[in-house]
Amino acid sequence: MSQLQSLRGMVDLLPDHTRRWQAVEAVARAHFRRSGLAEIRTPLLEVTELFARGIGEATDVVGKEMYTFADRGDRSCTLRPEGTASVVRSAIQHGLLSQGVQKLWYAGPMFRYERPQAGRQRQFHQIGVECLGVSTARSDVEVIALAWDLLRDLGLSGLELQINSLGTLEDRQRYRQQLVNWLEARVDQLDVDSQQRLITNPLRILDSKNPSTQALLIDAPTLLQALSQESAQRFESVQLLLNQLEIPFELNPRLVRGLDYYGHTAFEITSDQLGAQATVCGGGRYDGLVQQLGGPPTAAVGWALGMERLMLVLEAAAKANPDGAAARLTATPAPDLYLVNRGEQAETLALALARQLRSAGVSVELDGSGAALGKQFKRADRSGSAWAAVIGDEEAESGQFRLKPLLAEGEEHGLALNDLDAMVAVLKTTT
RNA sequence: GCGGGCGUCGCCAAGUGGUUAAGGCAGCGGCUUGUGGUGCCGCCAUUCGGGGGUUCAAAUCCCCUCGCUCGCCCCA
Repeated sequence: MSQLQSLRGMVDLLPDHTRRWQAVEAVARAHFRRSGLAEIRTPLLEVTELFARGIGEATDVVGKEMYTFADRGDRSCTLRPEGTASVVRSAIQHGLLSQGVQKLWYAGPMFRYERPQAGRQRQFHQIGVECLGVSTARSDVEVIALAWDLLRDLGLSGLELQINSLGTLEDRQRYRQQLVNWLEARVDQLDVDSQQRLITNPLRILDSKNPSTQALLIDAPTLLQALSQESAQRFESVQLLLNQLEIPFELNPRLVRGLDYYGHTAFEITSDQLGAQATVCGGGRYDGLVQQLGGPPTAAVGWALGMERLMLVLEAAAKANPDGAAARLTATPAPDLYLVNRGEQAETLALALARQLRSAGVSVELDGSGAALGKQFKRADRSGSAWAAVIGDEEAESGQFRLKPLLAEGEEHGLALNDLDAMVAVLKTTT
């Protein structure tokens, strides 16, 4: 390819898409505002050590998926592969944690060097929530409910909430040993990948997609059985609360998340519309992370949702239900008024009028072509605008013009060019 | 990183070795110098992702390369 093009896995968002993104982001922001969350914006570039220490040296994300390079000062820098580590770093650095509970949200691009596939890109976008300084089961559920309600408001269907408890570090270590013992007696029945993981990260064998491995695991000891009394009780509370809030969920004892910092509640929201990369939103509790990054002991929960995947689900929902909320969000808006104009004096007049109307809150498409009026009207029609008006030599001469309805038969409104209030009244009441 | 499929105009798409590479949508111009939606007419790929090779002859066959796509790995 000799033509310049975007890097592999780096995707342009064209106007057709940015409209939908903005609509979705607006819904998300409204939810965050009502839930008392504040936005935080952190740099895209961080020192590599942040992610190595935060996410876990042994994870795939850190081990083989990071965009890491040395800057001119020979510091090792990394394009953030996820948001949580940065948010925590920022909260520690600026002393936010000594100012009480921090309820934060963020949105922006993340970078992971992976082979692109459906719902997976090298630069992708997440909207995330981090709630720092609270440890109750209730806060887990509040955070999960926020994600659930947000997705529901977008008119999405076919979503499933899966939850699990990863317990405490001690719980996991104890269980890890049980699982390894059990699996080692059956190594020959494991697939090659899982045999490898038996050494590197045994818990990850649990969510292997290999059917025979899954069949084998049916009789394996589960993480839930290995939970301490307190951990088990805590998880009971989470489930009880979800039931009380009537948020449907699926208990998935195999749900293990790939980032080291999770403990206790872990959850994912998956869609049946996405193929292999089914997770739209994932998160959980990460009580140890703040301390691990040099901050005070601080409990925390959060989640991140993938915008690209969300948009795929939204588009599917819009297609399946043309009258639903999802379809409304994906619709392209038409201008309130399409202004046809021609003639030197008239074009200036039209420009001025468009400006006045826009200031008054009316959306105006001003035809800038200077083409024949018939031509301009064709474009007016295609714009989907409910109204059109012509400003030409006659109108410039008389100071009068007419608003013409385009979508349905109706009467034209003759108005004075300087009667802005009357124009706004017509345009706003009927659109 | 590994395995499968694919790559013809902005989008969809016919063509699978032989004169000028269909068609549709969109776009632009006209029929119609001041009034749209329908209709009709015209324009819109010297070139088939890129490079090399085979052949008298390639979009069509071969090799390399880039990209997309599906799955694995992993995750949003």
